[in-house]
Amino acid sequence: MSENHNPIPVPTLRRLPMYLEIVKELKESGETAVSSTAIAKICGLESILVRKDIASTGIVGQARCGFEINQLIDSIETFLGWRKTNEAFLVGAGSLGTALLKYKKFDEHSLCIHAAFDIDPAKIGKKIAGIPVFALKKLPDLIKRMRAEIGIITVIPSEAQSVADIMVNAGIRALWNFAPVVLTVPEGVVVENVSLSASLGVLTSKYYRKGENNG
Amino acid sequence: MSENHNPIPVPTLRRLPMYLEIVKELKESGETAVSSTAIAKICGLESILVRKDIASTGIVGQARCGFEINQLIDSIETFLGWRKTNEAFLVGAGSLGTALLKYKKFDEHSLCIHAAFDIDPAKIGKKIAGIPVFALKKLPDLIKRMRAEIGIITVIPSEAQSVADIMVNAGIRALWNFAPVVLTVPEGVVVENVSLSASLGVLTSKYYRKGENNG
DNA sequence: TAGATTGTTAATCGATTAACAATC
DNA sequence: TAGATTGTTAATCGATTAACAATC
Repeated sequence: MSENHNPIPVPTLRRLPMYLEIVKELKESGETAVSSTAIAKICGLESILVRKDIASTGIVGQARCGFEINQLIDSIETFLGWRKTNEAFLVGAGSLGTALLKYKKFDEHSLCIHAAFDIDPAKIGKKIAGIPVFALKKLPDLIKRMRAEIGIITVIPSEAQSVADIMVNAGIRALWNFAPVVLTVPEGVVVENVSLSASLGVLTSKYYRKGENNG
Repeated sequence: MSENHNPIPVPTLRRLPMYLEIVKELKESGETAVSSTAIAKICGLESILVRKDIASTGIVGQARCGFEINQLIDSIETFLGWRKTNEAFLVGAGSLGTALLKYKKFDEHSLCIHAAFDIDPAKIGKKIAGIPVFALKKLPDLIKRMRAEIGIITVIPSEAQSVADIMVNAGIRALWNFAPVVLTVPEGVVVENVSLSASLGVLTSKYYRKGENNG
């Protein structure tokens, strides 16, 4: 209850998984402590920024030594909510959905995709990466029965909102949306969008503007 | 040469594709003009922000009417570099790579993936979504011959840096990196990272912190 | 001890928002 | 004309960076 209630900047939340990746790697190579200076060097950031970010997870370091590595891993993972299992359902077993179902890295993040849903009869009843694919109409019932918390949306744009509605109505409070659509959800539901277009736009516009600055 | 040389904020670059999506949709439904107010409403942003973002593409609107819809589409697309064909190569034909090869939406963005590369003999020589998969060792030669501009990296983390090196040495100046690795590249090479971990971290941490603010 | 590093407080920088005149 | 909307200039807000005392 004496928790830090300051709102954490989203940029901080986005950087923490990168630090975690680096710190885990350092642990693998036998390190037992790590400083923000060292992390900053590896990811090309200012050490003070890394220190601030790490501080927001609540961990306390040791002057001169930095952070005890196991403790730091634990602190970041706990802060991100990656120490408990995050039960998820995925809707849209197309190529992107399939890629996510096969993505091994999620296990590390305690994201456990229990089931996938689709409307394609050719997919229903099969398994992808060991995960069963059900008919979309079974979604509400199964969300309630299996108490899924996170909904992953990988359907075509025109279906995204209605899938979101079904999930929210069935009690899901966190949506990971890969469809290029602005979802409307009631207050209290967290939505995180992954936009490939946004990312590609940054890449191509920077690429074409690059020359201008030199000339 | 009288171009606007102000550095464009990355958040602006990330929002422009969303506006484009919305505006194209409005065009489909028969609209001929659109105001920043209307766009703002659809994506849940302040209209002044939308107006500023749009202004940075260089288009001039009409007081009272907003922006002519075809002109706006053209302006955003040109600004993002989506009006010329962006020739790309993809390395790593795993599940994520395959999903990207199959992703139709890229055609709209003039991203044309000409070839994929992998080290798996079972994949080499085959086609995925009509795109040929070559042996990785052919990469440098083909980049030069086909003058690819964008390199898409969907390999495992431990391979990402060496693939980036090969691409950069062969002349590629834009990398779209999906591996959870901080790439080191020479000055003048644009790197855009897509980090699923970063996105998931935002989702889960917000989800678990949600309750705290209410309690 | 000396020096690297933490954590805190203040300064800077950049993005968003507000205010408002111009205009169609 | 009246009023909605643009585009510009100024104010605010929030994230990053700097400065520095505390500490192991």
